[in-house]
Amino acid sequence: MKQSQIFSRAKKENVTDQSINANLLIRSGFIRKLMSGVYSYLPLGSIVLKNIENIVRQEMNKLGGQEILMPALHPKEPWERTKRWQNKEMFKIKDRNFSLGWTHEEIVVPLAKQFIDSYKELPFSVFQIQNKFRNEARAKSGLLRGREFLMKDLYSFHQNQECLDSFYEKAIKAYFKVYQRCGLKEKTFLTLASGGSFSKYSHEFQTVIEAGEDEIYLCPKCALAINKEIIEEEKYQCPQCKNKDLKVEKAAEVGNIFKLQEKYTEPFDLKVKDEKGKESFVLMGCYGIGISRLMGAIVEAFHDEKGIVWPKEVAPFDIHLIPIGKVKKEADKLYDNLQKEGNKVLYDDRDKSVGEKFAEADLIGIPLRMVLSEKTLEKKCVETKKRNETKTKLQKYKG
RNA sequence: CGGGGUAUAGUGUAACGGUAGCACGAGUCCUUUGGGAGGAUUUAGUCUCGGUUCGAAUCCGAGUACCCCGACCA
Repeated sequence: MKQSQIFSRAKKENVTDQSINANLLIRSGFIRKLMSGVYSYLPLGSIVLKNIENIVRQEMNKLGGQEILMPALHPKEPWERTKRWQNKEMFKIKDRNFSLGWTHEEIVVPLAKQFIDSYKELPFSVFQIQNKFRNEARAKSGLLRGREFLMKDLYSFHQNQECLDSFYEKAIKAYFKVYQRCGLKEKTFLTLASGGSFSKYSHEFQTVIEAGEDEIYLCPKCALAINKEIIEEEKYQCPQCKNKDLKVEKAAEVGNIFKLQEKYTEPFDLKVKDEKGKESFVLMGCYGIGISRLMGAIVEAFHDEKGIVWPKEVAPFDIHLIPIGKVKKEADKLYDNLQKEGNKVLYDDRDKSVGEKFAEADLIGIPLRMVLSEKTLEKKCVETKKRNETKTKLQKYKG
């Protein structure tokens, strides 16, 4: 992509009153704010969001999930049935008994009921990647807490507890694969959270970042964390190894998985008969990842004073090609060749000063910067520099 | 949802109740090219409604939006 053509622009000034992630993403031209907690994704931001989305999609497919897309506009009836129509987080459409989807149990269960007649059709899981709407009393922290945000929600359906339990364990592994590919593995911890009435715990995935709204109690021995609401009943010790030397960290919840059991299948009367003809409610699990929140958390985790430092798999491009001086012909050719070799390249073809180009490259945060100038051409080289390193290298130039 | 604050050009900011100014950005032209370049020229603004006043960006009231603290957040 040619930088002169991008529908967005970097800004020199700091954005006032914004979190680190929103500040950097707005300044570098990835996103723009429409209103509190609601953002537009510009070309660069849209590419990053799609990269994360695809990582999540691939891992959910490997887990056996089938992708679907449910409506974001919901009727009142199923929400009344589960007594959640009055939920404060739900946006309602005035003068119409419609609401905007903030979660989809009420939609997916009646949908599943149309196809599940027998235990033979279980287990199965479906997921979608869709914008969710939540009437947050106070949106804040940029992409970390929005009123409209992109989320992956997966729902699994099982005949018995063993089946649900084993799928749940597999989902934990799939989630860690997602965080690993987003570069967040070392900072993300499985966290015990309140499980409500159905099981002792649910699990959150918490990424340790300064901007995080949650506090977790981390057991370094087990690499397990306990959230604030649980730690008291555990008497401030690790429930696994009884270690009392827990580290308190600020963290952002980048995933949450839950055994719903028959909480939603019961009100919608979703039952199957087993081999012996005995009828029981289908058991469910639900598994969420806030994709846009993950993008914000990645920026919070990977930046320096100059800008964003994108992890490889989520970066909008592989290479930021910057020509300096009168080398347009050679740079155009290099741009084509790098792309032919399969690289995603951002080409700074703009008529800007060197300092401005470099400063913007640092702000945007593409993993590898490649400079072509008269100086490097003399040596038949290009200069390369990784965003997370300071040293530059000369590389043979293949023109 | 409770408390506090703010609202001026695309962005960031200034102006005692009395001429709305500066910087950046954007447009045009020229010069410049290894860490946010220089000159010339152009462009564009007082959140909404009401009140006080000879006169309101400025004071008062209401609304709206945004920011901060808290509560909330399967």
